[in-house]
Amino acid sequence: MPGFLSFRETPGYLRVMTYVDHPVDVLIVDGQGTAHPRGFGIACHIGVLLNWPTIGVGKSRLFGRHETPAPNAGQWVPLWHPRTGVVIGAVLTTRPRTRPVYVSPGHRVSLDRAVAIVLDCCDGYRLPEPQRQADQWVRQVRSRVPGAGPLVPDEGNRGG
DNA sequence: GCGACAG
DNA sequence: ATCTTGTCGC
Repeated sequence: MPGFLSFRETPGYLRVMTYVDHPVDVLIVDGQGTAHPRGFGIACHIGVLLNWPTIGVGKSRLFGRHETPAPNAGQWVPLWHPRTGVVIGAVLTTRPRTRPVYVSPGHRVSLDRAVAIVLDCCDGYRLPEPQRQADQWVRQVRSRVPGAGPLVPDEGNRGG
């Protein structure tokens, strides 16, 4: 259900975090933060539950209106709430001539700092390195596990 | 009623 | 999210 992604994927994130045994400054979450119909996407959800700084980086748009950002790395335009006009995130070009990513505060991080951090984490690719490697790793593992797919509570993990 | 819809 | 052929630009 659009807008309720966090209820499906947050359990997985929390479980993975129990295995992390090194310092974490801030978490980059694959999805929206405040750029959400109710102002509370999965990045906010996880940040509050862990009481830890989080940034939401969506690979596509869920909510909000915006102009097209210049196709140069580092350029961004505000993502506005369609009715109130409040800025809820940033549409950021992280790699030249590549579609932008949707950055928004998750928890305890301002939008400006979120954009700066995401840019600092980008190393020539569209996604910030932590997210890029996680995406790549998961994709590869899934391709080697029969029947693996996204986590769906109702149907169990099915080996995924 | 129609279009939109994170992963 | 996943899959697949073809194409574009660096």
